[in-house]
Amino acid sequence: MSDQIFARRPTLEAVAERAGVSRATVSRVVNGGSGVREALVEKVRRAVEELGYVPNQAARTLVTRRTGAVAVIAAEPETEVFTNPFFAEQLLGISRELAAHDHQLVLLLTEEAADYERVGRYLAGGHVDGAVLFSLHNDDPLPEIVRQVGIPTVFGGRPGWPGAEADRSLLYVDSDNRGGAREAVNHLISLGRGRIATITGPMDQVASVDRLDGYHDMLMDADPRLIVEGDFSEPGGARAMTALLDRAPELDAVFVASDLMALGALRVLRERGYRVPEDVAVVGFDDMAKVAEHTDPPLTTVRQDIEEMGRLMVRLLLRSLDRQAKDAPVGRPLSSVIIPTRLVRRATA
Amino acid sequence: MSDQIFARRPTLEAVAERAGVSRATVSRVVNGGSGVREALVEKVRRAVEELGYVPNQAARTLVTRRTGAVAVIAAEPETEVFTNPFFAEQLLGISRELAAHDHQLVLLLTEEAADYERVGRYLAGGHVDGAVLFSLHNDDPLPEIVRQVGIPTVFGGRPGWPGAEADRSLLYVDSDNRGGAREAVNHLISLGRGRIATITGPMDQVASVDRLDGYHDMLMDADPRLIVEGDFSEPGGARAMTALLDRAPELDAVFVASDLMALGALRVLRERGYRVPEDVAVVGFDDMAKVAEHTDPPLTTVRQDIEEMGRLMVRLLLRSLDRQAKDAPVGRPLSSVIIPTRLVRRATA
DNA sequence: CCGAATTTAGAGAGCGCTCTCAATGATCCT
DNA sequence: AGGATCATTGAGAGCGCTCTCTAAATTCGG
Repeated sequence: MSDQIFARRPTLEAVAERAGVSRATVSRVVNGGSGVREALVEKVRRAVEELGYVPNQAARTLVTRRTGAVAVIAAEPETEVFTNPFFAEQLLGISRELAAHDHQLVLLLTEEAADYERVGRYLAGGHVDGAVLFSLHNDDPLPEIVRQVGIPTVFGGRPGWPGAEADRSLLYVDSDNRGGAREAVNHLISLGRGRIATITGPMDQVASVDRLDGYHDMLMDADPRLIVEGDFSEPGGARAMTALLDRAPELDAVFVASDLMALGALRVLRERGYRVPEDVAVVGFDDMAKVAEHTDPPLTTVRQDIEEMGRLMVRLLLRSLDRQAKDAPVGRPLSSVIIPTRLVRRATA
Repeated sequence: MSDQIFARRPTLEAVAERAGVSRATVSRVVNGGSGVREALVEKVRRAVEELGYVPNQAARTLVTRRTGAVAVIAAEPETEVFTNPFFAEQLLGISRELAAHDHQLVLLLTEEAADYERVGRYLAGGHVDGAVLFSLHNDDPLPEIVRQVGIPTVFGGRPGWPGAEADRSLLYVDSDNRGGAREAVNHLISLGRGRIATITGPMDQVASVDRLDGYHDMLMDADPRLIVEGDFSEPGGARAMTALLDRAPELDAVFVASDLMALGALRVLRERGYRVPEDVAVVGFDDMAKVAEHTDPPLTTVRQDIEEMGRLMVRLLLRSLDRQAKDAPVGRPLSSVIIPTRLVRRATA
């Protein structure tokens, strides 16, 4: 039990002395060791080992201006980030990819106004090299904050505030919501369905709008009564389905913009005595783990690879950091990425 | 669009010059401003404002040896940290409490052997002031790592490795698993049940053992056939219930060590035609949000305040950091905290 | 109104590390 | 062999901030 809690950790200096070389040489060895004779490298390595030397990150950051950390920022309040499996899976992807590149993950949640200020200060303080940002609603102040701070940022989901489209410097990763919706609706059409309704997500989120756009792409002049706005929750889906059935009892298919809402819709359909898919075909969106497969009947849905989204966000961010670091502006400018979706056929359509 | 991405941020020096004072004075103002004339304070404040000055954390850390960040470490592999609502809620509490104290949350997940080494290096590098650790299994190497690094740590859940009990310096936050279990079983007894079985959690986790101990406290010589080990999952609970029913069909009550397992148990009981609670009374553990209330029938269970656990872990850690910082060893030594549980009566018992 | 006590401000020494630049010795070419 | 080239190494200057220590300014008692 050698509890060294208060003992100061050894410094570069100490290692240098022990190895009988200069600080510079130790630094070189610690950071890759090129240009140092093998004999010395060995000596330094041994000294490092014996002293249990670990570089002090603060000192290093002070001169390199690199922290090796990335902030993950999300607005918690309305969406209960953690309980949201969508976010959880993205976070997992982010965490894994960061670990793979030896970077750290600093989690920044905002709930109240004061938090925004805190986050701004934090980012400006140079704690992190870049940020990955989930700005779930279009009126969120976070994007403006990161812009002001001037910190490299990658957005999760296509930014939706006014002017965002035009700004090519904005980096984001999104799934192909519109294409996925198109594929879903197309599938319903190919099944011979003629009255295809849709339950959308909240219209202040870009993903919802995109999915609705995809619906419209295939059904140019859809009856407005066939379109109801939901809120991405199970009960919301149930409410929307109820509304739909009241307004247009003759519908024979529904494209539901999320699996969770589809769950609610399925429940209402069952309660009202509709058979799925015979009377009403249903297609969801997400292919959420532990949900879509276990609905009754198993849900046909549009799969998006959430973890991969997280990973790609990190990769994009790190690449953009490399760009601005070295004087190596090689290649063409980085651009956002859209991840393809894929229809997973199960039993509801 | 004043994109200042590459512009260096202003330094203390710059503020000092602008305000016409020394660096020291600016530093004093920025850090509380006591001992500086009001006139100067005002001048410095203005300069800070005009320049948009934000202290560089790396430089500050280098001298103060304080980072204002805390690591949250968890072993991801087996338990899928993020999907685990238990952990999610704890993380939420941790995040909120840290934010309240203006500290940052660095998330460290370990999946493979290489990650442990990375985490060790990270902690030793002085990136964080302390750590909050979830070591879910007794053979996890993380506790040993934090010990070696000598970083102040608070454990989530009572540490269970050999010798842990004796070590009073170990700080942890746990709920009163044993007491909660006792209360659950006691309730079943008071209902007049005579054959009370239990489905435990995995026996390599302390919480499971504690809950089983609570069961034994009330049922000193329980029939071993009435005890089956589960794995905290829904299907695991179902399997365990099946086994129980096969071994001891005459049972009239079950204390299930988690809500998720209770869910599975309820399902099996229903399938086998047992009425709950008439034939078999059931009590769960956790009072998990969105689960316990919505089972059929609603689950009677032992409530533990998970978010509060997270908050307390942080509070304990920060207090312990304060202790070792100042030369102010006021008061008696810090000690671990056990959070009380509470029986929530619903319909299953 | 003067010296002592008390505030308030500035100078300057680091914190531990990286990185440029110059010095050293080894190697090469004609 | 002699100068040029190249590979290694060390010296030392910061990075931006805090903090101690001293100097200057202010207050106060007698």
